[in-house]
Amino acid sequence: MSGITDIARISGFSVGTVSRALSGNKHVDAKTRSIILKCAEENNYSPNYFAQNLKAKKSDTIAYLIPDIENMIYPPLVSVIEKEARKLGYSLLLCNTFNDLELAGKYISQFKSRNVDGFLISTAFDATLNNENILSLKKEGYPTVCLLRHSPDNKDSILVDNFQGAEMAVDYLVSKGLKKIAFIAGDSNLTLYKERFNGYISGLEKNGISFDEQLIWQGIRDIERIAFSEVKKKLKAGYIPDAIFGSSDPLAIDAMKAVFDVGYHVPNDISVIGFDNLPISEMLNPGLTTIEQPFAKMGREAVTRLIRQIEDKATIGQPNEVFDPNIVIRHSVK
Amino acid sequence: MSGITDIARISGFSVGTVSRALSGNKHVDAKTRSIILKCAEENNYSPNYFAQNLKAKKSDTIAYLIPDIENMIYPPLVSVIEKEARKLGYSLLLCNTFNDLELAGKYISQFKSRNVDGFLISTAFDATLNNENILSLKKEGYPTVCLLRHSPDNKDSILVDNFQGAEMAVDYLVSKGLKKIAFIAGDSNLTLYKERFNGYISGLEKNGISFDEQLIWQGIRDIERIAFSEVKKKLKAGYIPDAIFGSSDPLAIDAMKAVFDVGYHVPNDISVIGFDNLPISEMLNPGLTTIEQPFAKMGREAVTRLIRQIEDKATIGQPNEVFDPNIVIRHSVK
DNA sequence: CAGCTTCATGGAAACGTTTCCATATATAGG
DNA sequence: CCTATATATGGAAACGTTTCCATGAAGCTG
Repeated sequence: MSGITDIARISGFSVGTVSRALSGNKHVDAKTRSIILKCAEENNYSPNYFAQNLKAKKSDTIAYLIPDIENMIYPPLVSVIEKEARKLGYSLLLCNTFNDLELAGKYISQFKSRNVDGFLISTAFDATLNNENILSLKKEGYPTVCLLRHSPDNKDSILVDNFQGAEMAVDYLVSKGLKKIAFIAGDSNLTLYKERFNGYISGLEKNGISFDEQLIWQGIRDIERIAFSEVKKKLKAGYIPDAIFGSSDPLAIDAMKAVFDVGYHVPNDISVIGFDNLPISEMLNPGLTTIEQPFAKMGREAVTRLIRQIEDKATIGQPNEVFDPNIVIRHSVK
Repeated sequence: MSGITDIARISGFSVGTVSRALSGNKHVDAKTRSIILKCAEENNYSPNYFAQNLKAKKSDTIAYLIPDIENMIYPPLVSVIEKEARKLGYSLLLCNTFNDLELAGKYISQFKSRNVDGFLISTAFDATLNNENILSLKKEGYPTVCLLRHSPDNKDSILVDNFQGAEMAVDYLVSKGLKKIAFIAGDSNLTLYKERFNGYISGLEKNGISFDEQLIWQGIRDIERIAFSEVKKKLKAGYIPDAIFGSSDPLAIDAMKAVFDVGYHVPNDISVIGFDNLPISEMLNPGLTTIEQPFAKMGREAVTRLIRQIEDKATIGQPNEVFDPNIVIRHSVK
């Protein structure tokens, strides 16, 4: 593994010329170039990324902040994002914040030191939360796009229409004759869960069903599997709905398990519907009927947009982009 | 965001002194230090990671190569590894090779340019596969540890006892009176799957059950969900075993789904057992009985060992460490 | 063929740190 | 109080690139 000075010494040309030859600069004789390239090849030349970056102040790297890679939503997202970023010439620095705002802040300043070119954020960056470190990112004009989560300034976010999706779920349930619909709420600090909740309420109203507070169950998943024990508790306490609407697939999966555990059957006794359409949801038994988020499209759009911001700062601050959800029907609803 | 020269200018001290104050070097007056620290604080000092690294030739970063983050085995591993690495002062650079050896090679040389201090490998680095780029890593004496996968030189790997685990699964099935045991094989290029297969065979022999080639089903999962269609096909063709042993949890999950899909019941008609104990396996219905790999312990050990290698090159080349599996019994076996 | 332009090359500055060396000042020992 | 030692600080080199500037050679134009 040799550096540019080694190649210069071995080939007999100056460092400057070697650098030009290697970088494809046109002011170098074809013959010289081929000698240098051959020499670099033979001596296993490997450019020092840090020296390059020190000059260029650009790392060709973007960071993706997620709360928890063990949350099943993220792996498919990480996967498309990495693929797309690489296609566009960028590497991906992934980081798990474990839902810890302080840790996220640390990561962010570390990444700034590392000249990360832009941030993709699916964590704790929501109008309702405030993290100095994260907010400063936008203030400083750093290229930043939020994915799934809402940006405080309501710009540069890639979202699904959570409201519409939740309404669709309720509509579908009602169309199957299911009227007593329990709702498993996610973290109410997050706009996306609020929107799903509002969509649920609106769906109920639209269909002339009166809202019953007893049917709103808590299900923040990251802090233990609350949905699982919560649903069991409610069922055992005699609240038996026609259907359960989990405001995310993981929540719905937990609910389904709970329903079976207390001895009811899905969908014969209780139907279950989710929101996300994760890869695993198809492999469950019964397959989970759910509202699909177009993860692949959203992920690709997010990195495309971030990189556009990086390469043209003027594009920072454009309106959110909201994708349409759609329902995928399997067998968890009667 | 200011650099060290800004702090020097503002505080009135020289760059050298500022650097010493910031790095905790003792040859600096307490008063001077406090002035400088305060100044750095106020001016939002952020060290340039590239300049630091250019000098130090150390990045405090390790890379973790995995085949596919969407494979449900990896998220829990990535999670512990990142946590442990951070605890020890290192950041994690994650990369998905998408089972592409060439891509893995590209990543590796990119990471070398970036002075990554060591490599943690769970991908295509197996005695039976040969990738120039990956093999050269070991030849060059780069700190490297393999996790789950076998290193070609049979050193520096963190493994479970796959053979013993598979035997345990067969023993357990037989103890429940199940004798006609189908085996869903994983990628036979990988030593770990060969070992599990051998354990299955040995378990059969030990229990006096004759081996039936018709009961070996193919299940490489990464290339589409082969296990799912394969199991359906076999079942429909009339091969009805007492039990199916998926040589990984994802394979077992696919098998379970297939069993239900063709109209049989797990475990009443056909029992299913897996190998891994993924977080999702517990949430299935029925809960999957499976052989547990101690992922958390293994992940921690892998990074501990890698970092030991980085900090003391003499520790490179120590024998593999093999962890004991254990069975976790849920409800997918009669 | 003189005067331009174009092109190939070498040399050196610059990027932001850390660290070594030299110097200046303070402290201690006799 | 003088010398020897310890401590604090500034200045400069070094890390491996890229890029700018200067120089010289070669090719073109009239």
